[in-house]
Amino acid sequence: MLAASKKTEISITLPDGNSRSYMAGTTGMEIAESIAKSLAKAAIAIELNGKMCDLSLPIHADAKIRLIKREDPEALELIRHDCAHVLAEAVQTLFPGTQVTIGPNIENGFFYDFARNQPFTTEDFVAIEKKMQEIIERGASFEREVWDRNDAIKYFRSKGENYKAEIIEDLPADQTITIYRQGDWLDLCRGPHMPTVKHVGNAFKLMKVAGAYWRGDSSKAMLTRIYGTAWRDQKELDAHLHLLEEAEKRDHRKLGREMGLFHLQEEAQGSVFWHDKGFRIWKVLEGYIRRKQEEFGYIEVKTPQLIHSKFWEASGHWSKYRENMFVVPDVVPNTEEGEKVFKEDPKEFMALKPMNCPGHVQIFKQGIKSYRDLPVRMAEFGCCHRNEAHGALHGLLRVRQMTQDDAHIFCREEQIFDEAKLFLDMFVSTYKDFGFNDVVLKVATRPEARIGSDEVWDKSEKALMDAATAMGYKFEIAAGDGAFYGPKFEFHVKDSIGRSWTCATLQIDFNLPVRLDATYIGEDGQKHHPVMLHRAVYGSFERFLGMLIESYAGKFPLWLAPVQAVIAPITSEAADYAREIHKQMSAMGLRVELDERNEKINYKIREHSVKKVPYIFVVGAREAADKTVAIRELGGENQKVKGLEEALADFKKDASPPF
RNA sequence: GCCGUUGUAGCUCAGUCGGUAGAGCACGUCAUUCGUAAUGACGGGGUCGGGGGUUCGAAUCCCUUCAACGGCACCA
Repeated sequence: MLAASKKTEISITLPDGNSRSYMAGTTGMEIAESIAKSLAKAAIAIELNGKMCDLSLPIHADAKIRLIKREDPEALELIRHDCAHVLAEAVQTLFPGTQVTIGPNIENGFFYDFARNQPFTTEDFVAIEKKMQEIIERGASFEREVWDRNDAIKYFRSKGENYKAEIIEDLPADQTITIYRQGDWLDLCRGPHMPTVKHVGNAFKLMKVAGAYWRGDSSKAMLTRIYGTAWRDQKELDAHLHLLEEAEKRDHRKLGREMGLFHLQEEAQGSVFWHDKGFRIWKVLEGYIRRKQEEFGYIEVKTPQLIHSKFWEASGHWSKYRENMFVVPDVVPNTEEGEKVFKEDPKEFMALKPMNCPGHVQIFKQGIKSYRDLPVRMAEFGCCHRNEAHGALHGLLRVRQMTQDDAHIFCREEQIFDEAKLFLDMFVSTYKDFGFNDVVLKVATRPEARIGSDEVWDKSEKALMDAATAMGYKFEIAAGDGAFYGPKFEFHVKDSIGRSWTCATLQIDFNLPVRLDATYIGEDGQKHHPVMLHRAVYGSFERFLGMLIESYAGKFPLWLAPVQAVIAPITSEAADYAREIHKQMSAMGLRVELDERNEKINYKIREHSVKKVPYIFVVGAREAADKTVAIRELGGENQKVKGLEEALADFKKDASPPF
């Protein structure tokens, strides 16, 4: 820095590779002006040696630069972040005494967390947005200042901004403390910002309010978070809002009701009432994954639902997982009207299984296993109950009773790699068949509440990362998100509005077999503990089906569709023929319905189209006479007329599962 | 669990100032036999989420409770 500032001239390299000389201390804005007036007008920030900076920042050394304009992808980040500052100023102007905390960008927008005695409501949005408009209209410049750390803490404390002061106190000692002014208002911020507030523009909208814990810690204060979105122009904003509207139409809860797939009700919150049509999809999913499991060498078992607390004590669930378990007193309840349910405090407890793993270990432990028996791949469509927090429940995606396509692989340590590979093969081929492309792999590492030594955790985490790397999988690390017994792979899929859910998972567990004393006899004749891999491909049938509904927007491919075709006679003249077709198709194991109602064909077509039935077989007098069917595909304009026999053979073929 | 919002017919929603509940779709009956996204007429349907209170009178005001929704925290 010192050496550079002595230099009077510096060389600036532009994106096209050309270099120009400037006086040291020249700013990005001055460079833009020297190139073209229009560029100076359009520039909103500068990328300095790969790092985004303010246009007003003096440059003291040779550098590669790129001027950022509004149409560049980076512009959205700047617009949104500046908009968050404008929001904060507006809120503090309108509601004095409100403390500001943090206000980062998120996907498609930003939020700002405020501390105020009385939370904001969406009704405050009108006034806040109006004030934001005023602030933008006024168009103050963003001015960066470097402050002394202690002065900054003192300043924010004196203003009653305790959260900001706390943030500064926790910053690393060598961190430069910068604040940005916009007119009379200022905020602690590392920047960068656009030249003025005016650059934010008008294409912003406050979206929702929500509570959020300070520092994401539920033992700390609840702040009020205001979410907003901001774009380059009105057209982009409108497009975004339209996208959200469209996404709402794909909501599995809405489609589930409309298509008659399932329902939920108060008395069984978090547990699903599967209707005939929904359960048809379930059965197809179950058949598919059962065939897959057989192909991949799994055995299938069934273990108890209700097991004594002593068992859960041994597995570690009683101490680490009990708050999520449904505990059932092992007592005969009082049947006297108006009396307490239990005469005395129950002493013995059973619990509904929250996981299948300890049960599978019991099966593994029956008899003596040799190293030659490993790996044992033990699968179960296990119905588990978890007492999830009320606020966590969400349609099919987060329930309290779920059926997992669960399996546990008991193997030797040196088999982990092959088993992980085999699982990845199974996962990839399955998700391909369901059309999920955008899956993110995360490696979840040790949580605070855990069992097992750090040495074992080191080994497990490394094993997972090595397996992923060896398989060519890119992954993110989700620190502290592991299960209490081991680290895991989480395969994340996004729902219609972009929330990410874990479906498939693979978890390494060196702990449970030791805890429950599962052993095999090794080549050396000695007892050894196997490693256990917990894994699921769908995750749970509930969540996977919910994700499928959203991903297909209810328009299931033929092999999954709850109703694959409706046979619709045009008039009663063709009714006998329609009945015959329906009978034949049902006998072929196809899921078909007959619509004999005395309604116009238009009406029938509209109704079944709205219900997203993939095919409608329209038959009138003509088809009955010729022994043909007119096949109308969902959303299609044209129909295909085929001979009945050919049509049924083709349909059967098209309707068969991909595996 | 925490913060906010919402709860009226099967669904989507209206209901003003507190005066005893309404529409469209769906459903039922009748008529219509109509060839590719809504045929017409008539009819039935609600303890206004539950409980309590204020009031001559509550869907409407107050308290409480439950659930759903959006987040947070927690997790397949």
